[in-house]
Amino acid sequence: MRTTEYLLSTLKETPSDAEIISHQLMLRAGMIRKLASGLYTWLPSGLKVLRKVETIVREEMNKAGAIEVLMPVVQPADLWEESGRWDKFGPELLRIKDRHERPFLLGPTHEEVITELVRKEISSYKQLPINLYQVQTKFRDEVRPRFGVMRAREFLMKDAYSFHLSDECLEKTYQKMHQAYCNIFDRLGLDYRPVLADTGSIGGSTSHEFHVLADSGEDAIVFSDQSDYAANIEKAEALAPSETRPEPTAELTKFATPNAKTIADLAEQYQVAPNNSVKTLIVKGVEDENGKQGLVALIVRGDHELNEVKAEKIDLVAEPLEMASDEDIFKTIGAHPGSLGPVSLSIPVYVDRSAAVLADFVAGANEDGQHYSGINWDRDVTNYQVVDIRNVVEGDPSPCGNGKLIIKRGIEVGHIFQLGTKYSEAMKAGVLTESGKHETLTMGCYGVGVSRIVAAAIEQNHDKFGIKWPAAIAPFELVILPMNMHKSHRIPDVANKLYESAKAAGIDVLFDDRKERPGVMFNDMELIGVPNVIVIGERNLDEGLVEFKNRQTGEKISLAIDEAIEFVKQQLESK
RNA sequence: CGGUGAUUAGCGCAGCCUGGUAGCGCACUUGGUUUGGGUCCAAGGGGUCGCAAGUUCGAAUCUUGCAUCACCGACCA
Repeated sequence: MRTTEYLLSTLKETPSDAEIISHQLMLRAGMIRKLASGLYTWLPSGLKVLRKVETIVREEMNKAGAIEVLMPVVQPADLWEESGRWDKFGPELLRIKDRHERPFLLGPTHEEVITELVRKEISSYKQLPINLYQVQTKFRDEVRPRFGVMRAREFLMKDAYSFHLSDECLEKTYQKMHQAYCNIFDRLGLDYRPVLADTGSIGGSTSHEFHVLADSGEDAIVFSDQSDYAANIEKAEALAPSETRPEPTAELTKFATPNAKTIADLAEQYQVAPNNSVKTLIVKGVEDENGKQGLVALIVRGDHELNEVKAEKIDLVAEPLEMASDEDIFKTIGAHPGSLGPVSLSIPVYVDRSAAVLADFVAGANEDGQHYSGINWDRDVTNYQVVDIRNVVEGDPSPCGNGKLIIKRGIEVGHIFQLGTKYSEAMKAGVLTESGKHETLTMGCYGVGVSRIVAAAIEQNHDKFGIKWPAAIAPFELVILPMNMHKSHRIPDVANKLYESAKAAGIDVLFDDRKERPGVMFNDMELIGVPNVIVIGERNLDEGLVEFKNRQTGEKISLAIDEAIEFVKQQLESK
């Protein structure tokens, strides 16, 4: 490809609304342009990268025995009513109506459609197991799209769904997919980790996420420093403290705290140690048989944070988790947030394991502007249950029993689930077994965020000049940079010759034939991140040489003109 | 969904307070200059000032409504 016949669209200035580095570089390198919030057009060089990622994903899926299909983006609502997700999904499900006023939706995922397909097409145990996948555009009406294609509303995803008669068979495919995902991220050249995960709104039992490690990641993932335990913080269990609760030594004492609304205020104004106080969070409870929604108190130590995913799993807590309004809290408890505590609460109380071993601690008195000190469980608070509802913090013991936890940030680029029969049961997908009995299928599902990988790869591979693409997904493998081509006859001759032989050698080559100053060309190519550069200048031509430069290492060497392309070819193949 | 802020040329911004010819830098076009790391000079094109209504002789500027976008928050006890 010649630059003069291509759409490069690089920008010198950084658009002001791009926050993270990958978003800035994707805009500056002319890979994407925003159409509306969370919606992006892929320009030629961005699309090339996207396609290369897609190709690797496809190859590894095929290699693992999955079969490609393509399902519609628009899906009829009745399928989602059948699975129960029409009501359960929140506003991020974009619902639309056709001209006949029939309800449809833009697919955020395709469990319903694939289950509908399989229940019609698969009727015998002989056809199982089967693993079907597609690479398709998804739409999720995100509350807050941000970070460019990292959290866009429309995005490209590879999703696979497998169907089985037994959990053992599902487990086998699950392991195969786990391996396929490792292969994908290895080939992409990314620093990633598979971690234990919560199954979230998709449902199911066993689940792993694949995270690309990056400080800008939106997820916290925890590792053991002594074993290979790794989990999303949502999932990581906070073990019960090993020490037993000390005996009470202090009297329950009320004290006035007119200006203390937070744990930080208490610490500052009254010298209360955060780890010897508790926070009382009030959330909405499930509806009782009369449809009345009560409140539930969740208590964590003052220096800890509530883990919403864990809290949501408590039977009496409404799903999705929602904090109670100040108004409702006051009506029920008689005090406002900032002065709440476990003493004499009339609603169900759940206490985190770490908060449950405190003695003589401080909390709100359920009376505005008042706190208690010297609170003790069982003596002052009797009706409560001890549960794990907090986020682990760095240094906590690892749930696996070995080592302490470290916390890093990650970008979720893959997620695999053992779904079980959640969808197949609701939608009646089954087959006849060898003995002629009808059996419900068990399912797995496996997703890769294709467009997000492009952004994640940049987060991990860039410098002050621009993107440093891993060779496997660079928009071009090689760029030929002739210096001041229009000033000489020799330079265009050599440049054209090298360009033609690179093409003939099957190299994905860009020929920068613009009449630009050398600085402009160098800067553009470094910004775009082409990994291999051949510079042709008068200086070297006298000796029959051209210069080769590696974008990753910055290393420069001189090559004989006739050997240059062969050398690049070897470089590419050695990776 | 709540708070804050923004919306003026393709991009980044000034002008608004105090109403009266719409500006700057980059990018783009043309000519010249320069030529191994974003040269320099000159000329030029490009705007319903987000939309709608109002006040006024006159609105980018004042008022009201709407829309879009962004940031922060949604873990606050």
